[in-house]
Amino acid sequence: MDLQAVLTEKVKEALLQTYDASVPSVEFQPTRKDFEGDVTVVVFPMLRVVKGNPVEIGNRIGDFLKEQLPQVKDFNVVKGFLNLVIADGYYLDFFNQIREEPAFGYHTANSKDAVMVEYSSPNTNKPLHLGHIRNNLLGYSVAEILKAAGHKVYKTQIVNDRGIHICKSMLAWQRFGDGETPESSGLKGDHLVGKYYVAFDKAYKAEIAALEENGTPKEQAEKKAPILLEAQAMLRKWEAGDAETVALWKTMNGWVYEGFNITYENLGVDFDKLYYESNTYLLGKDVVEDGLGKGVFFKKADGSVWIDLTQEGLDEKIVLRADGTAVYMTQDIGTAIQRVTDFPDIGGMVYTVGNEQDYHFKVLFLILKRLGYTWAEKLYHLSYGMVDLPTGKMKSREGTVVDADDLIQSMEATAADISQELGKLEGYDASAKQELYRTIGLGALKYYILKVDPKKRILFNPEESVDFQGNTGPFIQYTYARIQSILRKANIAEDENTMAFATSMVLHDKEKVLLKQLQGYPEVVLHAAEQHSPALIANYVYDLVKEFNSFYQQVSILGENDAEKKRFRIHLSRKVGLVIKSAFRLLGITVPPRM
RNA sequence: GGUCGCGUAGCUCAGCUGGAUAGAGCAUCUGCCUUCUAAGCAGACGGUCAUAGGUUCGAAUCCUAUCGCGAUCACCA
Repeated sequence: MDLQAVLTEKVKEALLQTYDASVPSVEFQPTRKDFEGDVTVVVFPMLRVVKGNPVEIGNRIGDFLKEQLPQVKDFNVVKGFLNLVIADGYYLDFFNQIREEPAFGYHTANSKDAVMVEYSSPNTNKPLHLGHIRNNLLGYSVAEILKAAGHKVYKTQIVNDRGIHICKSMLAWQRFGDGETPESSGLKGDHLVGKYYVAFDKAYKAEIAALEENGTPKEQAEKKAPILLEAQAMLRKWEAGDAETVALWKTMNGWVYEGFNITYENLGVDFDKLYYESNTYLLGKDVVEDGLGKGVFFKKADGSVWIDLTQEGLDEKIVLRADGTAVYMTQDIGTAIQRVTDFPDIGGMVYTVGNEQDYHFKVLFLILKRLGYTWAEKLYHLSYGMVDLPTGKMKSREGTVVDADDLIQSMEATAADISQELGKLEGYDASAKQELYRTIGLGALKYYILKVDPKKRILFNPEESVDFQGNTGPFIQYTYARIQSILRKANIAEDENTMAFATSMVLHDKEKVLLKQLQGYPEVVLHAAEQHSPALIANYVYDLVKEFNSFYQQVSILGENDAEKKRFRIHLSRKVGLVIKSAFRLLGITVPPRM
């Protein structure tokens, strides 16, 4: 039985017997390093129902616990803090328990609602950049954490494959492309299309400048530039289903998808189902009509349809234009409903979208609630901060973005440089080396981004991101590789009986700390799932790894005469290795067998 | 201007539902490689937790106000 539950029970009993007082709950915390003990009971809150001085109360409870519970070996009281020393036997029991759990750290209980997690959702006119990387890593990890917490998960994205921005690339390609294809140019498809998006912007700016020179005011010039008018005409043709335009659109989007797939594969993310805006942008209109009948929405004199959210402290928001065409919101309402129709077991959805859309999602969720969908209560906007560069904000049209493919490649190159310099990979063949550089480089990138709280903005310094010391992915990977090395050399079979000797052991302080941390791991995962926070897992595993390193550096297992103690430690490292592996799996980071 | 988010060491960040002397890494300095991977370990230095009030046994954490930074307030997506 859970120690905390037992202690709670007994503390309550102690208060009842000695003071005739009852408390609703008991507060625990891990004992700080500077004091003796493992678990601390905080006495202060009890003062509300028990009269007396906290030290005395603490001593009375301590006496009672020591007498009644074999797990409590000793205690001391400092001010209002009752520090309990837990008997080694308790830790050894726990260790025995996880020793028999070959998959400790993986949680596969399958009993909860399905959750759909949306992430990435790119535009098809340019390649993915650093912002998408944060989005993808967050979305993917949250999906994995939710799976670990027992949910079925559908990973999805909504591909923004239509609109004026796509037409801009198409038009520029028609005009300047000279029939260039990914094959003919050797360019990745998304980069090729992105190149023409930039080309459009360049031509557009040139036309504006020319118009301005002829005396047209800037604002008018921006609206009247011929190339822009042509792009708008193209959009109308596309919406009308013009065969030639649609064919070009399909070809160029096809190139982009091929490029995206490579990037996704490199990042290690995937999707179960894709939604395309070209299919969904008309959805939602019927729902709005329906809601109009039910009085959820109202119609203005010009025929446009709105929702009044002033009661919730928000504004009125348009959901359908006067001409009956859909807006962004209309589409999102429709898409949400479509998804639940497609996957009826969905009980909630997570939208991984930047925090500049906080307001949009607040409104969207409110609308769906007002429409009366039960699942609308369980919608979550996984909102994250921008990724800034030391040079300022990223702007794709100004070419100040960090391209996703470039970044992945440069992380690999840095990993290669450092590894070669350290000479850790002698005797590896070229392809094995390449694979390791990739594992390490990507691990560095992923961990760097995931370890910070999603809602905070990240200042992405390319030089610092490839740091390999301290709280970084490679540091944790390195520890894992060392654990594997210890296990290889120790050559101990998993099924060997450790406990026969372990019960007679006295635990080293560092061993206790490690066991305590291992004990908390499943709770951290569940907590992270509730908070949608990969950062929680990342930082926790870092603490565990740091503790492990200190443990093994100071206690040489080969120097021990006691062979049984040595085996205990080897089993302990196996479990730490398992936790690192499972935590990394949740974060989407691969762990190297060796380095 | 309204709304939302952020502000913790020189830098990058932790700090869970309020708890003991606010923690890591980088940088700077000191030790530690003939013993399992030194991408490591041990230690030193470094703080008015933006500011001012409030709530209480107790506040980085909760509340209010102020300042600073950012986002948003489109019949764009």
